Amino acid sequence: MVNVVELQKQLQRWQQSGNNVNVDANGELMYVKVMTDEQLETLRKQIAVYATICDQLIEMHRTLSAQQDLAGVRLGNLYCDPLLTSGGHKITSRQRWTPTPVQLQILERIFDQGNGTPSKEKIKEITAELGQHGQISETNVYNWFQNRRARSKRKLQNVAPGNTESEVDTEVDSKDKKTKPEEFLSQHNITTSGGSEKLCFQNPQVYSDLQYLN
Amino acid sequence: MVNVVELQKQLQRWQQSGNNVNVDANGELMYVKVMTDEQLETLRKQIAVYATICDQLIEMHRTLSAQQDLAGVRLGNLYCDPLLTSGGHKITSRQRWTPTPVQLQILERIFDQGNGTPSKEKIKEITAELGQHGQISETNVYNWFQNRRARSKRKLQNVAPGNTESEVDTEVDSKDKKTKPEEFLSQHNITTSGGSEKLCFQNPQVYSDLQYLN
DNA sequence: CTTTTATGAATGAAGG
DNA sequence: CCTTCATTCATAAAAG
Repeated sequence: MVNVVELQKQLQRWQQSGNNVNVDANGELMYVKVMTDEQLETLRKQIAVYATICDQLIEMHRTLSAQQDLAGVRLGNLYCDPLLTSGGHKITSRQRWTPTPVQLQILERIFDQGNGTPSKEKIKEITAELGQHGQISETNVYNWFQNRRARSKRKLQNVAPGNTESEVDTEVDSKDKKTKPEEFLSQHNITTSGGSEKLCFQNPQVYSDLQYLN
Repeated sequence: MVNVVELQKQLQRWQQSGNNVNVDANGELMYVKVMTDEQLETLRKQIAVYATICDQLIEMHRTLSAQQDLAGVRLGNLYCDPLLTSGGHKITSRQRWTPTPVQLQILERIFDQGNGTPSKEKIKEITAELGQHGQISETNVYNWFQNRRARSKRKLQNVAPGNTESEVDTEVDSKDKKTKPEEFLSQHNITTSGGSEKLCFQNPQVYSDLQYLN
C-alpha cells in the first residue's frame, strides 16, 4: 500500500536530507542534490499514481455532478443573480421553476377538467397560455402534470386501503437524510498502471485542512 | 500557470536526459542523476499542487455526490432483505437498480463512443463488466441505453426559432445532458500554498486515455 | 439560522 | 423506438 499523502513528505525529507554533494559536471563545480535511480523510480511511480487518482476523481466528478454542473449551464435564464460572493456562499444555485399563483390556478383548473391525457398538443397550448403569466416551458408543464397525477393517486391509496395486511408501512419511511458519505472512498483503491501496489487516501489528512475556492 | 499534466512528462524528460554524472559522495563512486535546487523546488511545488487538487476533488466529490453516491454505495444496489424472517415486518428497500458511480461512468463512456447499437452480445459483455462493480442485470443495461438515448434525443425540441433575440426563453434546453463539464474546472484554479501560481488541467489530456480499475 | 415540508425534476422500469 | 408510471432526489418555501 502506497499512501499517497506520503508523497510530499517523502520528497521533502529527501530534499532536506544531506544528499548535497559537489559535482563536477560540465567542467565547473555545481552544488546539487542527488537522487539514486531507485529513489527516482519510486518518485516517478508515485507521481503516476497521483495522476491516476486525479483522473479518476475528475471522471467521477464529471459523472456524478453532471446535473448540478449542468444546472449552471442549462438554465441560462435563471435569475441567479451574481451571488453575494461575500461569504463564499453557494455559487451554483440550481434554480427550479416555481409556478406563479396564476399559473397554478390555471393548471389546477385544467387538471380538474379530467383530461388525464395532456398530450403534446395540449402541452403546447397550455404552455403558451401560461407563458403570459410568467416564464415557463413545456417541460415544466409536462412535469407538473406528471407529478400532480402521481401524487393525487398516491393520496387516494393512503386513504382508501382497508388495510388488513401489514402491507403499507412505508409512507414516511424514506425520510432519512443525514447519512454520512465517508464510505465512498474505501471503494476506490486503485492500482498503479506500472506496478501492483495499491494505494488509498488517508482520510483524516485528506479531509482536513481543506480550504478551497478561497 | 503550471500545467499539472506536465508534471510526469517533465520528470520523465529529466530522468531520460543526460544529467547523469559520476559523483564522489562518500568516498566511493556513485552513478546518479542530478537535480538542481531550482528543478527540485519546481517539482516539489508541482507535487504540492497535485496534492491540493486531489484534496479539492475529493472534497468536491464528497459534497456534490453526498446523497447519490451514498445511495449506490451504502447499499450496493437492491439489497435483498434477508431479514424477512425476523418478524413480519418487511423492509421495503429499493426495488429498482441504481447504477453505482463506477458503473455509470462506464456506461456513459460506452454511450459516448457512439456505438448506438446495444446488441445482445454487447449487452452481455457490458453486463459482465459492470457486474464487477455491483449487481446488475442485462435488463438494467438494456433499459439504461433505451432511456439514455431517448432522453438525450429529447433535447432537440425548441430549437426552431433562430432565436437571436435576447429573449429569456431558454428553459427548455434543460434536457440536455451532454454538456461538457469543462467549466467546472475553470472555477477551481488554485494557488499553491507556497507560491502564487495558478494551475489548471489540460482538458484533452486529462479526460482522455483513462483506463482505470483495469 | 436550522429543520421540516412541498414539489419540480430525474430516472429506472413497463407497455405498446 | 416512444410514452407512461412509480420512485427517488434536490431544493424552494414554510415552520420552528
